[in-house]
Amino acid sequence: MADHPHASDPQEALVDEAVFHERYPSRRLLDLIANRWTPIVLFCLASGTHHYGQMQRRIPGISKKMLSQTLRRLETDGLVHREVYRVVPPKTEYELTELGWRLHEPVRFLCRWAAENAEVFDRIERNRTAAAVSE
Amino acid sequence: MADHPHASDPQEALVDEAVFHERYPSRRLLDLIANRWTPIVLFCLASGTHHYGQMQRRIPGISKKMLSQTLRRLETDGLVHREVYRVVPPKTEYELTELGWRLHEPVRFLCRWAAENAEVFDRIERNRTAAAVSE
DNA sequence: GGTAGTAGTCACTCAGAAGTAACCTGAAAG
DNA sequence: CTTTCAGGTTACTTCTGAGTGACTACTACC
Repeated sequence: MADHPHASDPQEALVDEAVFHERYPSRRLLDLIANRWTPIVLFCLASGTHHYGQMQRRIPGISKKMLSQTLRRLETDGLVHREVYRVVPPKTEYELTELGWRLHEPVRFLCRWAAENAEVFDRIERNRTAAAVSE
Repeated sequence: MADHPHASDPQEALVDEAVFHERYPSRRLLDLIANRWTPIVLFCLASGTHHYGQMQRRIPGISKKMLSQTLRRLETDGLVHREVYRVVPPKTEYELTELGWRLHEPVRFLCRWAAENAEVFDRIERNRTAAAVSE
């Protein structure tokens, strides 16, 4: 990226290039939800308070490490509340905070849109395999 | 939240853990748009056909490598059409296909939601820095 | 004494995403 | 002869997300 970033351009105003800058909301949203486990954990907790083990059983393929890691991040971000009961055997409850519920909104939208437009992905996949074959 | 096709048991169906499986639309959507440059390239092309250099000037911080790489992927996926004019100096035009426009929809939604809910991210950031300080 | 049950952590590894810098093409202009 | 322009490619490095498996703590029960 050695080049000069601001040559004037006739169409300049049509795209606000800031919309995907680091600190811009859209990028911050993607940085939050665009990883392997966050959306599904959010989704899981949106169906109610869960214990650690409950979640691990419900989310197929997640390891203990990734589950804790994801939950810890959500906790420090204030999206999930963690309540530890010092009993034996230990018990910990996780639930969405109000902030967590806010973030659940766009995740739910993405899910719905994706489900309703599933054929888009099939077409993309066909294009991709077609390109792979013909090369 | 009963937005899943196979919703059956009222309790268990609140989360269908399949919604984020590899081959499920929601995950496929995230796999497509959840990276550094795809959304902004999509956004850029949504404002009209562009030349390569035009895009590089308009998207601050993108390197030639990442721009080509992103465009190539979008092309093989059938989201972007690439038209090469064999002149000197070379000229190449990129534009969204119909499929590309389809995918632009959810991206635009994310942008809008994020912009309208910017304070969510500020709260998250405050939580995060507060947690970092107190440890 | 050994095992089960819950909720974790730690050390290690690996793959892929992203960034940097150098180089290529081909004709025309200085 | 060298530079300029547009539009790239290639090799190399770095950084981070994610996965695996072993290990911990605490107490009750057999």
